[in-house]
Amino acid sequence: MTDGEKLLLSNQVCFPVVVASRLITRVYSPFLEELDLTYPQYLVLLALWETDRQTVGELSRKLFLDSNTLTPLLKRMEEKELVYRNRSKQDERSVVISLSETGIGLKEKAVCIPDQIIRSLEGSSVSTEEILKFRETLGKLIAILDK
Amino acid sequence: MTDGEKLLLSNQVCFPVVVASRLITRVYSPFLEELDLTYPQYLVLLALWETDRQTVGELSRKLFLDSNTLTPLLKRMEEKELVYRNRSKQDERSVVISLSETGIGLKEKAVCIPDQIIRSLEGSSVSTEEILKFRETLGKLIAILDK
DNA sequence: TTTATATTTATCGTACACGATATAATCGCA
DNA sequence: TGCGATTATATCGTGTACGATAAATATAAA
Repeated sequence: MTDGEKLLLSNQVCFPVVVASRLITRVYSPFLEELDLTYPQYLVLLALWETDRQTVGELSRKLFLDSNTLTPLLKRMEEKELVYRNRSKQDERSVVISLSETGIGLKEKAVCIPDQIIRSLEGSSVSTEEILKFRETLGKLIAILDK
Repeated sequence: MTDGEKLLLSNQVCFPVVVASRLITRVYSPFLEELDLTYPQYLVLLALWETDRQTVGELSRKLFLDSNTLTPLLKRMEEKELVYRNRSKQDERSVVISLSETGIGLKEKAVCIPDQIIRSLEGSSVSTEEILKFRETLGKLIAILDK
């Protein structure tokens, strides 16, 4: 592979991923705004709706975010009374994040979001099969990047 | 498509893209750190190395970033004397960004970065063909998301 | 048991990212 | 020619990201 090809490959894969990421949060934002949520906050809720009562560390591993990002984010969610933050009894170092009634209730309003996102992406020239392949490659890339 | 499938699809495509984006900037960061650059600053330089003297608007369209992000970013690059910012003579509203000698010189040190990135991603189970297909789908997704 | 080490969060500083808004220059049209 | 609409940047506030570091707790080795 020549240097030119390497430049092309890294820039024509990495840069578009970064751009797509920003565009994705923009597509979510009008729907999330109605719930007074940001995209990272929505991700935290998705994780908690699936499994309530997770430590900061568990959320950290699932969301690929460290405590320096998560702690302030979770504090903002606590201020909005979406979640509680409590030191674990078993391990005083850990902080357990649990859903408040408000946080649980928000799930009802959020279930339509994926539908609206899919609708936003509809009418496209991207087949379901292509999406599945894309997701597969993306998973491999993340595994490599995360090493 | 059921709601469950929609949730799975949107979350299993959108979320991984966002994660991959963060991981990509992390992979670049040690190499960029040696040049005292951030990833967005590197993207600006890539654009300018290809075509010097571009307005904020032109950079905005290429990088998918608005002036509220670009202006402070470009000012930091100006402070580091990587670029100049000058009002256009033809259109006093526009600001032309041009490379300084330092900015031009940095290209020499940066040419090895794509090689190092590719090397970081090497030994993977992702074929070149798969990457090309990935890039193609990514391009379509960006086109849809950007509408 | 001590003491060194590792783990889990939190804090701080810097740099994006972006919605809302402001300002100045240019354009279009009556 | 004017003057309202559009365009190009800039400013401001809030919310992530993340490297570096600190602080508290738990674990392990001597």
